[in-house]
Amino acid sequence: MTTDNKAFKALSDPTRREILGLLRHGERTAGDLAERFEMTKPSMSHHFAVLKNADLITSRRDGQQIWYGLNTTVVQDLMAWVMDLLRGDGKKRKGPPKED
Amino acid sequence: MTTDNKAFKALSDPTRREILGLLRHGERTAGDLAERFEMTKPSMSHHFAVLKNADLITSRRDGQQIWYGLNTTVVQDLMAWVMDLLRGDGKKRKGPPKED
DNA sequence: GATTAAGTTAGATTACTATCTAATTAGATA
DNA sequence: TATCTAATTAGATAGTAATCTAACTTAATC
Repeated sequence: MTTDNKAFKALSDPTRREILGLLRHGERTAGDLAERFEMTKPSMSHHFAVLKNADLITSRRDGQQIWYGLNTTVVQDLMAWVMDLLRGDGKKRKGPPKED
Repeated sequence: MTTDNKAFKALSDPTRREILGLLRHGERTAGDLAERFEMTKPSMSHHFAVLKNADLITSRRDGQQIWYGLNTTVVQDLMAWVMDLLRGDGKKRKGPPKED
């Protein structure tokens, strides 16, 4: 499984989840994102860095601005992990499984 | 959206994610789960409490033992959240959306 | 080339969290 | 009822993380 601990750590902060939500529809600049939160720019920059490090977002510089975008590949890995939880083995029971 | 911050916080710890993985196939007792990790029982008990508080697991007492199980309802909410990220609006573009 | 604008990096502070040992609760059993 | 087992609760400690201000970097513009 490619689903890394960093991704889950990154998702554990509500600000960062909100950032990802804003990136659903396409790229946005750091400044555009930052001004939507009641937080200093350095704090926002920190959150971008965490998301980037977890590979949840992409970034590219265009002149003075930096555009951030959603990395759907890693988000898909996350979804696979969650789906796996729900799949089970089709033999749910009360009581302990034989082995694991 | 019913997806609570507590659930994401709970998922941010690898031990807790592993616990959820062990519950995929059915209920297990606290002791059975605990002995699979190189960690003291109180530490494991703490993790159970966090998962319970996030509503990710159910629990019931049976004599001396406590059986824990996966709460698939909340896991489904999580999956909905992740899927929503991927859905976007079908109009991805380079550059800023009009508004949000 | 000095200044302004967009963003990040550095360093400090405060709050939270994972883990441990020791003590406690709850149930089963001799 | 004394004791053994399963599990949690209490309290302490050490590491991590979110946020701020101040300082720096990179690019555009006058």
